[in-house]
Amino acid sequence: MEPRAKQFRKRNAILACLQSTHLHPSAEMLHEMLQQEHPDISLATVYRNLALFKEQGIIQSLGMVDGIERFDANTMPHVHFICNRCTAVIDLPQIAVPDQLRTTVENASGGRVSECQLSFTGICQNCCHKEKTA
Amino acid sequence: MEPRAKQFRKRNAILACLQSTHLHPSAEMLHEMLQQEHPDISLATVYRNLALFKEQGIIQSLGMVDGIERFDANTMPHVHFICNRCTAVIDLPQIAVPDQLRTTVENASGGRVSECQLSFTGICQNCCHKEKTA
DNA sequence: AAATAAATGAGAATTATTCTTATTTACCTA
DNA sequence: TAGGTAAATAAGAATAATTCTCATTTATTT
Repeated sequence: MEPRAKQFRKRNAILACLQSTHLHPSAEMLHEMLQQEHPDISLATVYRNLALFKEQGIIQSLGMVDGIERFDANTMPHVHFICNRCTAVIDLPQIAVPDQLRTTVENASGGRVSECQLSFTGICQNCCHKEKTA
Repeated sequence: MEPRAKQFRKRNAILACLQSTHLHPSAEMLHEMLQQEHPDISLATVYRNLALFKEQGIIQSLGMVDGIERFDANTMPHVHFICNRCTAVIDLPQIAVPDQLRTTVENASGGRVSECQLSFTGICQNCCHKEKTA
């Protein structure tokens, strides 16, 4: 079926793991999640392959949250909410970035746009609740 | 005139320096820029006061660009273009983020929004030119 | 089965940022 | 104006996320 299924066993596991979650994990979070199926996986391998995926454009980096890089297997442009309290990163599929903006920006800047990021930071629903009850 | 002018001499110099540039500098870039007027200023002082300003809400962080945090004295919501080649950060005053979006996001997420960042990454005008001539 | 090439593990190296502590500086009061 | 107090700073050590190095393992090809 899959002629080279074994060659990229861990590489594929890393990608699959990132694709299976909505947590927008960091390298270390991914490493922990992978421990179950691959107890011997190295943190360096996670970093190395994330860099590769990023280069290939099959994942995207969301930038740093509290000093740690976070990743997303969804490369379609979409909007994020980032909690300053618990560092959760949450998708906001309801909000869309207008397509035309890309062209507008290229015209305004004179450069070439490859990516667009719209994110809101604040306190998430969970942390708001905790605040009230405390 | 200014009763406590001397108390925050370097602190004020750091803020003034950040306010005087459109380069969205990092802590180290600011430190270099300040060398002329304050040859004895410490890098730690730059970091310390930037953190203070951020807490006070009188400056904003633009997040990491190529692994280094960049700052902006303009706290009004506005859009940035970030060059992946030369790490320049350029304002795009022509583009505006709709005000209503904040409320939309609070409703959609159930949380409290404090900031919003819209940025485009790619290759800036300068680097595009260099590419052609090379 | 041997050769070759790619992928990985382990830990060292790097580096932006933060922390610590002793010192300096400015302000206040008697 | 001198001495006391509190804040700000300088210098360098400490921290920690990420990258790098290299020896080893693993898979594929001939």
